[in-house]
Amino acid sequence: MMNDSSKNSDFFDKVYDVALKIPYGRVTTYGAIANYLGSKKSARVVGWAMNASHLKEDIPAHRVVNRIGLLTGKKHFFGINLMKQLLESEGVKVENDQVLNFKIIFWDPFDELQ
DNA sequence: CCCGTGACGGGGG
DNA sequence: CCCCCCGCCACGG
Repeated sequence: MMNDSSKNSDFFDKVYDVALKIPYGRVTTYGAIANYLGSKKSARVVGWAMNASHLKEDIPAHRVVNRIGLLTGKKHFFGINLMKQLLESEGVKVENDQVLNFKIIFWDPFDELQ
């Protein structure tokens, strides 16, 4: 299972695996995913993985925001408003790029999964 | 191989 | 509260 052919793609797949578990109507952060995967300081790489997630399907990248609930990745969606649209379509209120009630709907894989 | 860049986050001033 | 710098790591030029 650990051939040298499996390198960073492993980490990317793990990121996608966690992202797929984010419940509908909830959000998590790049750092929280990185922390859950054992490398808290690799939050940027999680962002990189999200950037590449458009190649995959059904990866709810819109449910991943930054540590304070800001939609920092919205520019990478097709429409500048798509990320917000997707979130609001599942009941997540967004105002001025900020997820409202962020601490309430924040889903931390470190707590909820294990 | 070095360097700039980035969907991050924490710490310091 | 704001701004800046640093550590992290993958990638492209």
